[in-house]
Amino acid sequence: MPQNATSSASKSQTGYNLDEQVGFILRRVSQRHLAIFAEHIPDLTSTQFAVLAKLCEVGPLSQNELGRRTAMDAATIKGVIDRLRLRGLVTSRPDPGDLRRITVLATEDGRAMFDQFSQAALAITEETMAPLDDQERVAFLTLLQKLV
Amino acid sequence: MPQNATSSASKSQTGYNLDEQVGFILRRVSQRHLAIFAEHIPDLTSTQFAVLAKLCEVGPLSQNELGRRTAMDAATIKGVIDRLRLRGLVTSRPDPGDLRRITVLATEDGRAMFDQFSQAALAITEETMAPLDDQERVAFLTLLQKLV
DNA sequence: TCAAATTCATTCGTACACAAATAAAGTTTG
DNA sequence: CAAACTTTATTTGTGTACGAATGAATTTGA
Repeated sequence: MPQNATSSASKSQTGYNLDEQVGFILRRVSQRHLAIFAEHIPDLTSTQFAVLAKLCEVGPLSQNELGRRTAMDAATIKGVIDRLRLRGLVTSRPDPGDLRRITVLATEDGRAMFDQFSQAALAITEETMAPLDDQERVAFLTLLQKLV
Repeated sequence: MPQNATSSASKSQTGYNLDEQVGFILRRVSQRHLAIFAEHIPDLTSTQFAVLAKLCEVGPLSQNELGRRTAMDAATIKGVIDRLRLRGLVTSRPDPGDLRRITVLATEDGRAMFDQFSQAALAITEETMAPLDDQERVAFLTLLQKLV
């Protein structure tokens, strides 16, 4: 009997096979998604677009709050905002009610950029999900949501 | 009628809602997975462990080939191997048959490290998938695989 | 057979991602 | 009210991730 009863993939004695682990597959799916993203929206990274989209969706937010809503920690959101500000897509002003806070908002240019690319962003989602039919997409999103 | 017919989440005029996009959910699931990883295996990053696992699984490989098998580009795999080598977990030697190539292999310590943590790595996969029952896990992995 | 194309490893630059430490501002509570 | 705690933003350091450029080695194909 051959060394492996379950599949063609090799396995160590301990039963660990990299190619079967969720984390590894998850990373590769993310890579594919980010490649699709860069094809459709080469001007912005996916994280930059996420921040811009969130600002356009809900309006001005403090930097930390914005980070929370886009799933970025304080250090990360700062860098993203710095780069967006450098390009004139967002501005910030002090919060009059709380001297610790910085309120971040999209500029005219930022809004224009979001409007310009929001359709492309939907196309990115579509292309990422392209290998699945409609039923599978619903099922996949439902399951994926449970893993957050 | 309120502005939104489909759900409680807000939507822009263009129909783009960040929280519904696969890419965004994918990123958050990856974040959760990496947090679980770091809890179980604080000594190595998931990418470092992936490289070590692949080397223990298939034996010595050229640096580029190793990168291909672990889904890392040439620049990324070099950094990962440099850090693993610095810690004595892998070594490398020139390929006699091809002067461009560097053959990378796990050291004794590297193998020991993999053996020590391979069970933990399986527990990481288990914990990542914990919100799903057995049927859902199979379904999820099948669908996720299609998106690579 | 020799020029063109490809592969391999390296380097540089940019951009997340997060831990840990810090300081200032705000909140809670004894 | 003051001490203790929390929140906010910043900084530093480490580690992916990838595009682009480079040079050396190998393969190819006319």
